[in-house]
Amino acid sequence: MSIPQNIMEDLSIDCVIFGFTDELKVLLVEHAEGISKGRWALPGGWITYDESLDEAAYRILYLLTGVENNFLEQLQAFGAVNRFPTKRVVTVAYYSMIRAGDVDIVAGYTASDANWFSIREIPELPYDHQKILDYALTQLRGKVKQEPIGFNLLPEKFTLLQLQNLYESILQIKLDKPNFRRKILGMKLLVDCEEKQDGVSHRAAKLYRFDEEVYQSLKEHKFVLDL
Amino acid sequence: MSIPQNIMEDLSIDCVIFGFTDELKVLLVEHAEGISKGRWALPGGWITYDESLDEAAYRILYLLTGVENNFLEQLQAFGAVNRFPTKRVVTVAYYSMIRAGDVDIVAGYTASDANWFSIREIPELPYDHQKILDYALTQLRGKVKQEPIGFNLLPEKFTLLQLQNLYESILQIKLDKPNFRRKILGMKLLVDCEEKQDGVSHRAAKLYRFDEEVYQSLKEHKFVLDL
DNA sequence: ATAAGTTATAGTCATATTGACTATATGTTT
DNA sequence: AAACATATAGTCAATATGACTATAACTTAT
Repeated sequence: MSIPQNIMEDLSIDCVIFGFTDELKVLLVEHAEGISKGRWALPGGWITYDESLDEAAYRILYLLTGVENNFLEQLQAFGAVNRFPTKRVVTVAYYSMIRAGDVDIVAGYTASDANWFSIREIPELPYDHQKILDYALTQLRGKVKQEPIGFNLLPEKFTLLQLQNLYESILQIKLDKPNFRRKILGMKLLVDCEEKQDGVSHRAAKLYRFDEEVYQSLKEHKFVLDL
Repeated sequence: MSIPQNIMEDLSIDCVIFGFTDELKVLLVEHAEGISKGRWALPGGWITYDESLDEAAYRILYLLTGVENNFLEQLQAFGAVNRFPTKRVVTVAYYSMIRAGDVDIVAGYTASDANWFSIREIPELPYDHQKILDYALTQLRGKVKQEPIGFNLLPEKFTLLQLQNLYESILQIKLDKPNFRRKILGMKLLVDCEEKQDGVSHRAAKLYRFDEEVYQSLKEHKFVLDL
């Protein structure tokens, strides 16, 4: 993958990459060049004439962070007249969810560094990136209740408490443990791995995994994830 | 409002305008010029350098249809490489809901005609407009269950049956009348107009209106519109 | 004037779901 | 063995749901 030449001058991509380790995190990159050199910002870049928006988003995310093949979905376009300082640029925002442990974050391309930031400790962002991040969070909170996308943030096998912590962190609420357990298990989306966690200094919890097949068959009928 | 000169060459707007008379409708315009002359399509146009995306959407909708000051929200950008035949164009899709009776649809600008089409009888659309329309419908069906935006499609005062028909038409489902009534009234979003419909050849129903103030105060607490 | 048709609106009831709990089980660490 | 930490099971009153039945209030046809 080489640095593209034939870019559309007035269209860019920005990505909000969510991760989860103890709490909800966002991946930011430090700009290595340009007018925002040295500042942390959402990973972004230009779109070429021969790639779709989705393809551009995947490419840019890979170039900047080394992250590949992940859940990546468009949020929407942001097009205030003066959102970008030097010229008129409309940006198309994407969001993604990755298993923070699964990938090595490797800064590249125009990024001199890349790192996870807790959602509660975001540095001052350039352009309208804070607005984009806020929008992404709102969408995430909505989506997570409609579809089981939250699982994209957890390891393959997880305990019910990990899942509960994830939802609590995303939705900023406190949930009752037995009730959460009853509700989640009642949905039949989880498969018992017949395995327990280890290395914990207390009673080990059962490990579960999300079953894509079960989900697909459930989706036919109506169901909402109301927590 | 004059026809703009300084347009961004590779960015356009397309609008999905929903209306409701008996069933869910979409507003299409007949192209008066250009490569799709004579074909029905979503109202769309180019964005100028000195307006935001939202402003462009409002302007274009007004120029093409005479529709002004309405609920208009961005869906997302569509950017497949060959979605537009003559050059690379990314389009930003918007959707809107209007009270079909409230406005006079007046074709203008590059539209030689404008008309409502039942959602079940959409003519063959150019470019990726069918894809945009499908996406808009999906979003509409999701949104309508989360927020009380459905009211934008009804007259100021309406009966419970009209509201039920609206939901049935949007969601393509059949609802039980007494249960629907109980659920909707239980939400306390409707205000009794102390008035009855007239001109009907059967027992007249009470008229209700949606109360924005009540809604705002309810919004503080959680609530979902699950039908 | 009465019957038939049409929609509005009220009410019933068995079942399922929720939220707020308590209780017990199964581990680890001191 | 006691103290602890978390897992997991179960209780229960209150509420919501879905599938109904029943009655009310009009209009129009006979």
